[in-house]
Amino acid sequence: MIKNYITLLQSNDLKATIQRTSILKSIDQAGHISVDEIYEEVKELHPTLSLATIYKNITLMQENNVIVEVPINGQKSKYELKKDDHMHLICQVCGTIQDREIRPEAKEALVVENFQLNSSKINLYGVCQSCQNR
Amino acid sequence: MIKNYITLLQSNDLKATIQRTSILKSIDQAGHISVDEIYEEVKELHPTLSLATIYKNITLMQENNVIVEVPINGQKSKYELKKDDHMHLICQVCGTIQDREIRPEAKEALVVENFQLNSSKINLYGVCQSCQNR
DNA sequence: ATAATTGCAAATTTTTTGCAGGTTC
DNA sequence: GAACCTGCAAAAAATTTGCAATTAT
Repeated sequence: MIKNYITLLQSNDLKATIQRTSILKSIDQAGHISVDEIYEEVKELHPTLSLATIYKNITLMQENNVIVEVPINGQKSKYELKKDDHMHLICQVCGTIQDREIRPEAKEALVVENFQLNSSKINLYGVCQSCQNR
Repeated sequence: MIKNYITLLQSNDLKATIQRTSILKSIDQAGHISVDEIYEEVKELHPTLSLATIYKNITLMQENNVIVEVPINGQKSKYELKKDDHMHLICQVCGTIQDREIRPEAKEALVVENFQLNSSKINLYGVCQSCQNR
């Protein structure tokens, strides 16, 4: 969990408005969260914050490398703070998403001839531990 | 490229309508294709085929394991025929998607403790060979 | 013959846009 | 003070639904 959303925004050329810090906080706390879920959360504290503002800022923050889209099979995309390379474990029972390091061996084994790789998106779908124990 | 969409449908408990075989053919030929693109293609031959029918069938064919959604950052989802495990090379310049085998070493290196893995979705974003040569 | 499927139009949901007033730096 | 942001309402785009007519098996 990050503390300083103001600095995060400003160091990426975005003005630090209350709306933006609230959205970032919501994303950071949840880990991975959709537009609707952000709206539900954020409107507790800021009832006037509009969905349009969330959409505009989601786009802007992606362009400015503050957040990243996480598209998921069968669901609306979620968003996360930009962070180091990692993969997602997506539980098909409870829907939670966990981050995991991508082991160096995996990165090596994914290298492809004749393709200039920029980023790897790895999502593993299955059943998380707590859902297995039920 | 598959020849027999009728058998494919019937062996998955779906009636073989012209609409469905047309949609499947369009997906198969394109490799990866969005709902809109399917609509554009299919309406050449079947001008009355409606978007509603495409949506209904995309859902149905996913449920019956005939096709698979491919969610992509910053774009509408595409769909592909269900096939053996593979990963996607997504060109950020021209947008094309290529299939590639996932090497066994990569599969091993992706195994995670305490997670019952059902399927791995791997998308590599970068620049394809022909876009590098320009 | 039966149950399922289609196409249309309408409804719903999701996302985008324009602009007046307010805010950040 | 200038440039940028927000919130609203309205528009546009995407997806779903209900139902009468048609089609697959």
